Amino acid sequence: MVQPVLLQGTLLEGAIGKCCGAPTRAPLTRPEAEEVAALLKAVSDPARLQLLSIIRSAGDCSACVCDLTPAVGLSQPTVSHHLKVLTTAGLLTREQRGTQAWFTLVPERLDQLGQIFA
Amino acid sequence: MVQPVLLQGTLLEGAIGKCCGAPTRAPLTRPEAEEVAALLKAVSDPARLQLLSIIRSAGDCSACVCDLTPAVGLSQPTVSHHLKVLTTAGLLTREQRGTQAWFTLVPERLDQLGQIFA
DNA sequence: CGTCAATATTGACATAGATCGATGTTGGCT
DNA sequence: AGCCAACATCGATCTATGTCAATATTGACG
Repeated sequence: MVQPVLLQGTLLEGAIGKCCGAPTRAPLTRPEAEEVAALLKAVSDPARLQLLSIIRSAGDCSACVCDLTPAVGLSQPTVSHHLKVLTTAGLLTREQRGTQAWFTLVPERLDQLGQIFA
Repeated sequence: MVQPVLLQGTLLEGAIGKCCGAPTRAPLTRPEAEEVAALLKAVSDPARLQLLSIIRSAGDCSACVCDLTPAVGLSQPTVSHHLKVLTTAGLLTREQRGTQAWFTLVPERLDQLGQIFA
């Protein structure tokens, strides 16, 4: 995947929110906007939002595919696909435990999402 | 358009963020996830992110199509389309001034976006 | 009323994406 | 080795969406 660069700094923090009186900042360039859009797209799907919220509700913020699949009511390949999208976007990490795959939230990446509109 | 209901309350605030130790909350249902996804989809496009950031950078957080079109480098119908999507999502309001249309940010709606991952 | 400028709508096209069934792959177990 | 369970990948299909050219609409102005 293309490693996100801009979001690692503070360039995009508050790029959209805090209007009307807040300190002005330069509008997003096309490449910047594409990077932010790529991150937002990863969470702009109902199934993926459900997956994130289910994992979040777990005590250690991690879950395996075998638990997630029945929880969202989609086929196993579809769930696997969505988890890959979220992982590629940096929102989840994958860990193999025996035959099953466990996915864990990446809080820092979630924070970046909130900061876009902060 | 379907008027958003869930986001008007506090049901979805922090639905995704604040994991690992934060007070647990019920995972999103499908309808809830679809409503959040609909809002996120509106901002998951580079052109629309640019439009929002350009409008935000204006002193009064409003701009007309005639200024936005050259700024994003897309055709006028395409810009008009994107502005409609953002307006339908509740992120912009439209005001007619003579022959031109002015669009203004809706800060409360932007706040809701940030709260999803707060 | 006719014309022009600004914006919206329509229709068409191409691409992306969500989903599933079928199949491949991997790890544990006997 | 052989088998089975868990997960990933592949291929196909259907839908959604971004984009533009062409056209319609609306408002100002002479």
